[in-house]
Amino acid sequence: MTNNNTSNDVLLDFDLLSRLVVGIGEVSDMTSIPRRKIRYWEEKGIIQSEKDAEGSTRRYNYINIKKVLLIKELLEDGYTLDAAAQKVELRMKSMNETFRQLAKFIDKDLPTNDQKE
DNA sequence: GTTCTCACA
DNA sequence: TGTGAGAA
Repeated sequence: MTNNNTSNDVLLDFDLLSRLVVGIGEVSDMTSIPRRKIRYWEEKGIIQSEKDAEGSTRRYNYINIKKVLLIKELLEDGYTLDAAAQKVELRMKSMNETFRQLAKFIDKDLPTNDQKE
């Protein structure tokens, strides 16, 4: 039971998750949440999606997939939809702030700066 | 398969 | 807070 997750999972996540953009069917199947309900949450502004190239169908990135999962778990814990949405928003906010400060930190300390566009 | 809207509980 | 149904 020892946790030997180190950098492997992170490396996997970066590449995989950035390409993980799926349709509502996949999200619905993965999360066992009805498509109708996912659209309903989006209508309430709790999650957001981009349209595909044709502009007809919804596409969800991993951030919003995580949001869906989080909302689902919070609802199962008895939260109202609004309360769950607030909790998710707070989590996203604090995570963004934390990572932004971490990025600032390593930016300052990284000596190699030979990258060009 | 997806979209939307209107109605209904 | 969702669902059903019909139409595109």
